[in-house]
Amino acid sequence: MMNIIDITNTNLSTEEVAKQLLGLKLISETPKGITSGWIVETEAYLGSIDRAAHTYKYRKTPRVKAMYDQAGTIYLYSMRGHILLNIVTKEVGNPEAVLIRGIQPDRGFELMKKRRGQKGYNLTNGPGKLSQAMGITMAEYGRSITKPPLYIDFSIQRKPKTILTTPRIGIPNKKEWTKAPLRFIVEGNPYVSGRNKTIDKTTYGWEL
DNA sequence: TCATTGATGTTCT
DNA sequence: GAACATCAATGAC
Repeated sequence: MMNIIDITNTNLSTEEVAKQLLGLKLISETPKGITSGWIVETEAYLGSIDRAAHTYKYRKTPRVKAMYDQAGTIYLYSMRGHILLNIVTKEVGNPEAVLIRGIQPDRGFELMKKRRGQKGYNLTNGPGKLSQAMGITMAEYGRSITKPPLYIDFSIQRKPKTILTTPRIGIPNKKEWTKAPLRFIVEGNPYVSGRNKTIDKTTYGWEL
């Protein structure tokens, strides 16, 4: 039985937070409408010791300021014209976070299609894709993930049948951190990023 | 000031 | 499976 996480509890490891965010609902309220979706893919970034993290060796640049804030803070990162959504997991001054990489649409499917100009699984099966689908902008940088307009509903959670652990995506040349098992996915869910994946067409990987 | 480089995505073949 | 479109933070100079 998976317990619903308290995002402000900094005693949990970032890997544990990443796992426990699976099955929770991410919600975005904008003037154009509300979109939401179940989190199906996450990655952990372990701050000062993690070569692949922006805060490796406690690096402090203007961009990563929010990473040093309290657990539950939204850290947004703009890259190649896309925005990537992260949630800070540890106490002030300890820059670890979880990257949300995929959601299964729940509400606002038509708005997502309009914003993306795509359809099907391509709507939200990637960190940049889901940001575009949900209308996430840098305006939410540094805000809390517990309150609108961009927030997680911590009152209900779907249970994955199996959580699969894999290396993270898109981080070559980071020595042992390239292959570190820090990516967590709902096995069988089609909104997980990447091409070669197994799809459970009857349950999408959820318990009934 | 400027070249480099990605926690990406789309569009080809 | 591979090429490329794209852009701003970063760090070297």
